[in-house]
Amino acid sequence: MDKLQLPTLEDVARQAQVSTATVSRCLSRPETVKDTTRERVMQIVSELGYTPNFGAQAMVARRTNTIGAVIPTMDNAIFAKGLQAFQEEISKQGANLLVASSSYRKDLEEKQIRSLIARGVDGLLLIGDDRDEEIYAYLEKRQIPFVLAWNYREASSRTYVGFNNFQASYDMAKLVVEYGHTHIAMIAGITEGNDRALDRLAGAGEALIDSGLPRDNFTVTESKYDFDAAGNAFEKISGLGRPPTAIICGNDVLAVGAILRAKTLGIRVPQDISITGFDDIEISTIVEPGVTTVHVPHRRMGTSAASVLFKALQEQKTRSRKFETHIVKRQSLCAPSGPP
Amino acid sequence: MDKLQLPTLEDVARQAQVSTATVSRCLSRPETVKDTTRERVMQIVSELGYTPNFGAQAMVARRTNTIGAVIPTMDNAIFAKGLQAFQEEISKQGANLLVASSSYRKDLEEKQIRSLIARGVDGLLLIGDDRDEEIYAYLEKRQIPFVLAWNYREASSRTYVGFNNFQASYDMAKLVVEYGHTHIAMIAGITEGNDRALDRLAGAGEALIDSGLPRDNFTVTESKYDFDAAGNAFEKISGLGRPPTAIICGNDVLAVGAILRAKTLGIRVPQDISITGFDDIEISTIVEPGVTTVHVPHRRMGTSAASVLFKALQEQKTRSRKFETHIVKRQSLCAPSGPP
DNA sequence: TTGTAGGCGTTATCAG
DNA sequence: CTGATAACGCCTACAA
Repeated sequence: MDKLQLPTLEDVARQAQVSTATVSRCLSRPETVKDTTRERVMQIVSELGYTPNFGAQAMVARRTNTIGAVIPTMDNAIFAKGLQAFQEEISKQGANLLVASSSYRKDLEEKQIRSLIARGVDGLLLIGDDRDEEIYAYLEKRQIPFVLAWNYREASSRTYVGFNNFQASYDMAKLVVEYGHTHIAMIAGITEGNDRALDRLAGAGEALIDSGLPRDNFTVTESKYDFDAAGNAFEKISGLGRPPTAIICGNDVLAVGAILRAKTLGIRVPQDISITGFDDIEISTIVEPGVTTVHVPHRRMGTSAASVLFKALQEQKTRSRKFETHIVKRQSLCAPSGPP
Repeated sequence: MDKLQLPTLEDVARQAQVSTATVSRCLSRPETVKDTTRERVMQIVSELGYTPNFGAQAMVARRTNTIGAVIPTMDNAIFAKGLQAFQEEISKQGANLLVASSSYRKDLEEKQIRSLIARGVDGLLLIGDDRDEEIYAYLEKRQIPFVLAWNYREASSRTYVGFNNFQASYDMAKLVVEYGHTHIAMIAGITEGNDRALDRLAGAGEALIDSGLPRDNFTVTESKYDFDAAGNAFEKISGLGRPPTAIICGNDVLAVGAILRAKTLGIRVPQDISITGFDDIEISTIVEPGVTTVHVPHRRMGTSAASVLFKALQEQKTRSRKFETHIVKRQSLCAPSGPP
C-alpha cells in the first residue's frame, strides 16, 4: 500500500494564497508576518493538519532535536530511574530521546553508539567511561557532544555527571572494618568493560589494605547482576574453609541475591554473616534484613545529565557535575559475632 | 561554532571518480556495481568515514527506521522489562527506538504521541487503550501502524499484544473467595485513563458479585503506584470498623506497599489479613511473606509487540496476540482465621 | 511584508 | 554497468 500523501508546505501555501516562504515563516518566526496573513495561513495549517516533514527539516537544519542514550539495560532499576528522569528533562526541552542498550557488552555498545550517530542524534548520554579510545576519537571527530554518567573523575577532559564509585566503595569497606570485620569477601559485578564495577572493587580493596588487613583476608568473586548468580557466588563463599564474616556486594541486586540465598541455606544475616550493597534501590528496603548500602541520587543524575547535555548543545562547552553519595545503615551489617 | 562539515555522497564520488549515483548504489545494492569500481568506492567511503545523511535519507525514503514507544513510566519494573525486550527486538531488526513517557496522564500521552509522529516514527507502541477517539483518528489518518500492549480485547479492530486484565483479576478474586474470605477490599491503581487498572478493578468486582457476596463486603480504594501511598490506603482500610480479611491489590507495588505498612503497624500478613498482587515482578518474591500474584510475561510481550509492529510495517496488516497469565501462589494469601 | 530561487544530501528513473 | 538529472520538503538569503 502506498504511504499516505501528507500535506506539504506547498499545499498550505497554495490554499492560503501565499508563498511557501511565508508559510514557513508563520511557523518558525510568526512575528515577521502580518497578522491577517498569519491567521489565514495558520487556519489552513490546522485545517490540513500540516506537520513539517521531519527529514526535510533535519536536513536543512542540520540537527534532529534528538538525544541518544546508550545504557547497559533498562532492566536495572538504577538505569530505569535515571533514564526516566533524563527523558523527562529531554522532553521538557522539546527534544526526543533515542534509547539503545548494550547488555554490558563493549562491542554492542560501540555498535549502538554508531547507530545512534548515524541516526543523527545531536548529543549522547553514555554510562561510565570504559570504552575504546577509538570511539572517543569518533565522537570527537563528529563533534557530537556527550556526557558520561554514573561515574565521575576528578582530572579529566571529558564531561562526567556522576559520583565517585571508588570513594563510595572505599568508605563502605572502611565502615565494614570499623564494625570489626577482619575476614571479608566481595561479590563484585563483572568488571570487564564496566568502570563502575571496577572502581567499586578497587575502592573496597584499597580500603582493606589501608586498614592493614592481610591480602589473604579478602577474597573476590565476580558475578552477573542477577539474584541467582549472586546466590551462587554467595554459596561458594560461604562454603569456604574459613568463610568471611562480611560480604561487600557491588550493588544491591547482588546483595539481595546473596541474602535470599543465605535464607535458603539457613545462614542468618547479619548474625552469621554481614552483607552490604550499593545503589540504594527499592529492593534493599524490602528484603529482610534491610540492606546497608550506598545511596545514589539516580534521578537527579539523570535530570542533570540532560541539562548538562543541553548546555553543551547551546554553548559548545560542558562542565562535569559531581554528586555526593552517603551510606544508609540498615540491618544487614553488624559487628561479627565472636568465634562460636 | 560551526557544525562539522561531514563528507557527502558527492565528496566520495569526486574522490572515487564516479557519479553520486554509483556511490549510492555501492551502498544500497552493491551487486549492481562492477567489483573493481565498488572496491574503489568503498575504499574512499571508509577513508572519509562517510555515513549517509539521516535527514536526506529519511526524506527520500519516506521512512525513518524508527519506532516510537509511549509508556507511563520506565520507573515501574513491568514497563522497564517490557521496553527493554521491545528495544532489543527493534535493534535486532536494524531499527531504533524513540521513548517517551506519559506519567499515566492522558494529556501528556497525547502530546508525546504527536511529538513522536512529528519526529517521523514508522510505528508506535502504546500501553492500553483508554485514550480519546481523536487520537486514534489521528493515527488512522496518518496511517501510522501501532500496537496496544499490556491489555487485550477479544472483539476489536485494533491490534493488541497483551493479556486479559479483567479475566486475570477475576480469577484472582475468585481464588480469594475460595480461600473463604467474605469481607474483601481492593487497593486499585488510579483508574482514570488507565484501562488496565480499571479492568482489574472490574474483574475483581464481578468475581465477588458472581460469588454471591453482598456489595457492602467489598470496599475499594484507589492509590498511586508507590509504597507510601499504598501503605496509606492499607492503613485506612485496616482501621475500618470491620476490616476485611483480604485485600486484593491492583499490582505488586501496591501489594508490597501494603505489606510493608502492615509490618510497621504490627499487623500480620497473612494471619491477620491476606494480600494479593498482580504482575509478578521481583519485589513480590523478595518481600516477606512472598506475594501471591498474577504472573505476566512482560518480556515476551515486549518482544512480541515489536514483531507484530514489524509485520505491520511490512505487510500492512496486523494480528493481535494474546498472552496467558497464571496465578503464582506464595504466602501472602491464606484462609481467614475465625473470629477471635 | 512577501515572493523568488537556490541548495541541503539521497535515491530513483532513464538514457547511454 | 554507469552517469545525468529530477524529485523529496523545507529553509533562507536576497529581491521586490
